[in-house]
Amino acid sequence: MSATTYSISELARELDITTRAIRFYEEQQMLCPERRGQERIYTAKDKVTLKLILRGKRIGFSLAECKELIELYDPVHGNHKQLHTFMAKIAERRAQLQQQLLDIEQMQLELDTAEERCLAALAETDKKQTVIS
Amino acid sequence: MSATTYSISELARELDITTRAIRFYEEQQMLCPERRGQERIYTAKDKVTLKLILRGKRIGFSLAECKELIELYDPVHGNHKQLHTFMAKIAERRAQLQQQLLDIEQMQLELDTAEERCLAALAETDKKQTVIS
DNA sequence: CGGCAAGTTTACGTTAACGTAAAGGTAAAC
DNA sequence: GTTTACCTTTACGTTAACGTAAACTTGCCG
Repeated sequence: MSATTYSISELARELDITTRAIRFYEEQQMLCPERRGQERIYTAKDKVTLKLILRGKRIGFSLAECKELIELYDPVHGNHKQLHTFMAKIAERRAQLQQQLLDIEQMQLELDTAEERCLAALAETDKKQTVIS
Repeated sequence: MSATTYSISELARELDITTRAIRFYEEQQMLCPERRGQERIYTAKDKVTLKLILRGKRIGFSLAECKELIELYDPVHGNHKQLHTFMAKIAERRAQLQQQLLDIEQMQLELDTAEERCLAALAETDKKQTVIS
């Protein structure tokens, strides 16, 4: 059962973030790696957590929001009321993601028209070039 | 041709942001409303720009990035090289949006499993409740 | 033994995106 | 004619998410 572990700089390299960031996430209680003396030892689970954080950030979640997501992912330990709170948060997140999907769709459409305008403008300058040459 | 215009607080109410934010966006050169004396007068185009900003923010773009998007949306005035730069930026954005779609998909899956775990835990506590009662 | 590479803590610095007064101008309403 | 409801500018304050520097320990290499 000797699981694979990572040092902080290994994780940093692999996930392309700084060690400072990793320590910061720990400071924010999003991680809690084991220690060998002073040294932090990270497990595969820690890596998953970090990936969750990074993915959350990519879609514009704050670290506080990412932390909530991590808590959702954690083994459920709460009572009845806690669970309902969690479910509500999940529903909230779902709605937010739906909105983001719509927003991204719209953005893509706008990029389409922006690109078209660019292409049209290029065609124009090309025409002039042809006439000149 | 008397177009509909808006005061700053009208826009603020309608878009659910503060007037401070709107002025800030202008300070960042993302807006440039006409004036009647000191007063800012906003047009429909300004409103579109603001909506673009808000949508950008919802999917986690920085204001700087939103500004770029607005410039993409602007009437193309640049030269050949400018246009290619724009096209490159558009491609970049597209890639970013694609990544976000993947991220959101993953998030949704994780919310699924999180919800399942919640439901399972609820079922457990319900069972205990039934036994007790 | 000297030195470097990688780890640690502590602490101040920085940028973005506004919030929050303060101090005042204008115009309609009472 | 003054209160009310807007609008304005100027400017300092705030939070998030790290960056960066200093000062120190630990283990291995030549």
